[in-house]
Amino acid sequence: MTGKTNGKVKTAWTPCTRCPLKKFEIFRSFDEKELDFVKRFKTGELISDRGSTVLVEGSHSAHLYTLLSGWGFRYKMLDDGRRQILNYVLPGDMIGLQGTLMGEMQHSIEALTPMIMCVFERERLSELFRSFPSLSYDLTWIAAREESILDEHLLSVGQRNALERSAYLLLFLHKRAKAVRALVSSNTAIPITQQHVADTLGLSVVHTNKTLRKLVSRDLIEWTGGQCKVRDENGLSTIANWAPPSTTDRPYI
Amino acid sequence: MTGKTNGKVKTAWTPCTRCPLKKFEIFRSFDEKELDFVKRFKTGELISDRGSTVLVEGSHSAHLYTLLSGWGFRYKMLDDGRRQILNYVLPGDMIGLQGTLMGEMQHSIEALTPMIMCVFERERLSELFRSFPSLSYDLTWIAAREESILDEHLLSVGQRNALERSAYLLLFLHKRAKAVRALVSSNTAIPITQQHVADTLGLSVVHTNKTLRKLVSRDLIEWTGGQCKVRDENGLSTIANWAPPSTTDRPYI
DNA sequence: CGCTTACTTGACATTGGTCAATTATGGTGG
DNA sequence: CCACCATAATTGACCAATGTCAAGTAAGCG
Repeated sequence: MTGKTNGKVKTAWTPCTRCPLKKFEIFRSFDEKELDFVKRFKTGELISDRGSTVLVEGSHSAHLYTLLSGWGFRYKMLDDGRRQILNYVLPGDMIGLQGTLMGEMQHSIEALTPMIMCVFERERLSELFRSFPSLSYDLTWIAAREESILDEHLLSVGQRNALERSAYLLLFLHKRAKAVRALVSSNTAIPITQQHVADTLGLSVVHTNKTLRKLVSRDLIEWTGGQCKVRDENGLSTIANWAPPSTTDRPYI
Repeated sequence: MTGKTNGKVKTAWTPCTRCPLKKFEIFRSFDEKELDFVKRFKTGELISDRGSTVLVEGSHSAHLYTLLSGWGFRYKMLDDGRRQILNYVLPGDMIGLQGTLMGEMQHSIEALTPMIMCVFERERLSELFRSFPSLSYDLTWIAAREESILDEHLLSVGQRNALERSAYLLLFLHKRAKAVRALVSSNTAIPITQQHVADTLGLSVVHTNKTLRKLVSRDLIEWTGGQCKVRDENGLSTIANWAPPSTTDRPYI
């Protein structure tokens, strides 16, 4: 509920050739032409502070981003202040694709930690579709994957009870974090508050707290100093009755 | 919860040149080359009965579909039988894109009414990306739109109460139905049972019934003979605190 | 030290769930 | 046309999960 909107454009940025995401086995690699295009597609880097809003629902952004480091989240709000967190954004994730395609952002994005993003020119997107079938395919794949994650969340919020939902969410975030660990920070902690958990799961903070306390007392997670660490993936998986999808090669741009 | 899996392939089908979807202003139209490709892309038509399952979670389908007429829905289930309906499928909607791209279906699809679908060859999808940037763009757009709808549903299930959720859902379906009215059936009724509403909103059938009764008593909807009709769009819109998106031109394949 | 933000906890209120019985409604075979 | 059956919708009584309120405590920071 912070109103802070903040961000600065770095003038000197990491060249795509040395993109930090390349190191990760989970990402597919580009061929020369693709890399060449992506280099031209990228027009800068954007740094935003923890708590700042990167994109706002209803805005028309000229940009598209890929997160290089840090954590963020997508959310929507109702007029009276109720907030629903839709999904989290981790390194390698694209930000603003929906808004770029449909003209207007249908959700907002906020930084959970300091974030560094690649900035792409919306204008060049048509060139991407015209000349790079493989990248076009990747974009569609990325959108389909987001859909698939939202399906899971909806299943969770609609059908699972508080304990199951919490177990699902933390396991989900933990798995995602592990896949890009070094880019997130040196440790494996999940940088969210209980308010974020509550707003993601559709629960009140109070009930969220009581539920998380149960997970702690069963030694499935730790929650210390505003950070959450997962201690027992299997335990969470059993409670949630959910197994994370097998990590196949995934694209990024 | 029916186990029926049923479908027959029609041998003689509507040629794309006379695609019934063309008549609708909401759909963008193809140029000659695109139409030519889509004709080759389409390999048949599939008819399925009410209640039959078209695609099953976990399956690897060789096909991709576009719904020509009828209603269906996408859903996921938990082991113990709890079911979450994720979204509804109306004429012009694509079925199975996520599964085609990611290899395995992450949800199932069931027919609410008899459905007629175009069948496309998954194999030819790479040709689509290679040679038809405009259609590739359309596919990405379609995926982004589905994401955007899921965002709305998640907001609803996570934050709105029973009455608000019901109002939102019925208004949502009503608007979608109106946009393709003639292909759905001659009337504007929504062909779902209260069990479907319950499984979409994450409520029990009993509570759903009590909630719908309120909407009926306020003259916002009618619910007769297993069919729902919306009587007061504005009334529903006010309760849900939601306005349907403005209908812009949308693609189909 | 005094803020501010996050987290905790208990008491109580309410929404929505469960159970169980009853009433439509539509389709079927005789 | 009727008896019968299955599915869907209704309703009331009672219960449980989760929300709200209020009053703490803990930790981080200028």
